[in-house]
Amino acid sequence: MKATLRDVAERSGFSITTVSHVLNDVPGKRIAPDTRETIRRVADELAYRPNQLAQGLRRQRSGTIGFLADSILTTPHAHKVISGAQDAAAEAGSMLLLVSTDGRPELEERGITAFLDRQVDGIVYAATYHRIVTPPPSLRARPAVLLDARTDAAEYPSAVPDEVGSARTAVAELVRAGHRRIGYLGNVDDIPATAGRLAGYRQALAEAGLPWQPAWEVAEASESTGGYRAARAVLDRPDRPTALFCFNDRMALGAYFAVQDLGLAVALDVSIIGFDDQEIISEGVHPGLTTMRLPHYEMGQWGIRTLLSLIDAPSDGPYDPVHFDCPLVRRASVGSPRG
Amino acid sequence: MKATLRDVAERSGFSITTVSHVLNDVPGKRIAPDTRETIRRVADELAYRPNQLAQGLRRQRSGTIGFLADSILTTPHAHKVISGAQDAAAEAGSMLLLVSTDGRPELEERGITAFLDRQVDGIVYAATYHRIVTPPPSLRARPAVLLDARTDAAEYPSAVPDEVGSARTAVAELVRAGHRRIGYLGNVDDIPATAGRLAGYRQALAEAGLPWQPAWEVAEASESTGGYRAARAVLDRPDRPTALFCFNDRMALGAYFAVQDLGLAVALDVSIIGFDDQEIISEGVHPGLTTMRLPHYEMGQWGIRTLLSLIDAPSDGPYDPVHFDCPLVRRASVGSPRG
DNA sequence: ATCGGCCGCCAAAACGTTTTGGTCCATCCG
DNA sequence: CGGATGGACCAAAACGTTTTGGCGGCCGAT
Repeated sequence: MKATLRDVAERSGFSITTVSHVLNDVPGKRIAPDTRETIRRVADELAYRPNQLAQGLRRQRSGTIGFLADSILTTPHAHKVISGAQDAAAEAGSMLLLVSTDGRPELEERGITAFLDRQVDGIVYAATYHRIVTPPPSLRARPAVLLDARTDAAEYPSAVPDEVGSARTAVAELVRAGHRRIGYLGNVDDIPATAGRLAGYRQALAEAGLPWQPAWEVAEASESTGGYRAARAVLDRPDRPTALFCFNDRMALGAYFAVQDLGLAVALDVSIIGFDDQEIISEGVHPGLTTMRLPHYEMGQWGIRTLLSLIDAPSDGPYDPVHFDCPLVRRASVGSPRG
Repeated sequence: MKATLRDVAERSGFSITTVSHVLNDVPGKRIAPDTRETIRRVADELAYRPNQLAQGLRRQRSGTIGFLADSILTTPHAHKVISGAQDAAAEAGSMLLLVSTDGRPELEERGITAFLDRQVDGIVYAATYHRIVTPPPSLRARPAVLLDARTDAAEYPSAVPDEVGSARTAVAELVRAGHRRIGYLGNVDDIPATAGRLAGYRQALAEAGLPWQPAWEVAEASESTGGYRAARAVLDRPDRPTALFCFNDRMALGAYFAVQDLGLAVALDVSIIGFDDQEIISEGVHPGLTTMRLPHYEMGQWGIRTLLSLIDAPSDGPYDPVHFDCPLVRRASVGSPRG
């Protein structure tokens, strides 16, 4: 069915060796230009494509990268990292073998051994949100990088969002719009983003010389209903803020409902900035939500690229986590304060 | 590094052949029980795992399935199909090679050839929403199935949601709650779901002996703002419906905003049912949205299973599309009509 | 004429399996 | 005692590549 190297060799009248040399452009081999020409033509005619299994077996390079995601289910924006990874892999002639563990840790080990059985060139270990992880030791068997995750030991290259910097640019945007009373609807999870975004909020306030009010800073469960409660807690006060920075878009969605329940209008009465840019919310909501976009696509690309260079030139760490900026996505939820 | 068959052979004192026979349990081979025992022990000690590249090369079965998704980006619920596929694949000792074309059709061909280069056992061609597709001819090179998609020629097995049946159960749920004036916020896209869900709506009305009002049936762009406009158009009327069935959750989200803008309350004044169960909306919204869940996970599973059986026993179609029911997910957006 | 060197090409081993077709040695039967 | 039977194992080919280490032939120099 599919043409093999032998087919090309027989049809062109040269040996398999020579055909291989020509098709791979092996340097330092002297082969007559005519021969090259012929072989290439025949290969073309037969639509020859090297069998990557055979190639991988011989070269010890399968052209395949294992992508282990702790979940592609839960957080809808996380597949952008896969997209970025895939594009970067395609650029280099590689492909992704995908395993999603969906929070079932026993699948991690199994996934990794399945990767190793298939002789992947390297492994991407991707979390769905910025986390400190302890990957199974089997991950050491091959070059690996961490995405949206890092270990304490810094034994793998890793990429994470710059939580505090991004929070600062969010708050700075509100300041720029003229707000002087800015609240923070924070979360209660024990994850790096929690402290990071809170710190960024405070720093931005301090930099702008704005007042800081403990009552404007409230922590709740990081989803819609939590956002609703948090927003009510802050907005029901007499000295209520004119702007809210929210831990994520889900909380921001809750804040929208709270604002409306109070008979107020988003942007006009209360400006809101979210985090994550989950388009289904940020574009679905009325008015559109200004938010910080997580650089997932870029992190995916970065992951594969550093992984590939690590494969070509192994090295031993430790590796400082690389911090990625989150760009501000302006929509319509930020206005100037009234009066 | 990794133990090979030869290592096991040498360490156990038997030939590679015998080791292979034992480890694969090839039927009809007479091998002394002691020998089996020894070989298995040694294989265990060395943590031997067969190299799938070599195995695939020899057996012409790579243990790998190509998954071509037209987009894992756009629709956030679509990765459940990947999850289902992956789980079914894992059950059978297979893995997924993933390519997402993200609406770039030139990637389809490239993806498929990359699959073929890697000798995938079969290919899943998955759309993000129920569509009629024309896959590139190269797809014929291997067994393939279509998910959330079908061709006119029915040349591949395919799975799609049962649009009209699901719409009927949605409307029936509203009828059961006591509603007699039920509106439909429809869409304007040229896709199978458009006609299907509309037809289901009308059928359900007819079955229940309820009045049908052209004015209660409005079509708009199938996202949040479209839903908002559609809901306003219907609810601003004096004979406004007490319940709305929406083409999808995004439109339902818009309907929520419309209801609130009118000073009404979802469930109390206007019951709402959506479609898709995009959790970020259906769980994020206040009150929680009752909606139809697309059976993506199940379709993914089905896809791999039928693909695998197709690989083992090739056959030639034509294949009627298999229709999957969408289960109703009850939350809090449906109440009984007032008074 | 002979030798060295270069040019153009190729045989064969290797990667790690599976599978075909044996071989060797007891034992059993007549 | 010869041949057949069967039990237990193995050598080697094959899958489709890459890569090492050649090997002939021609040319120029001696």
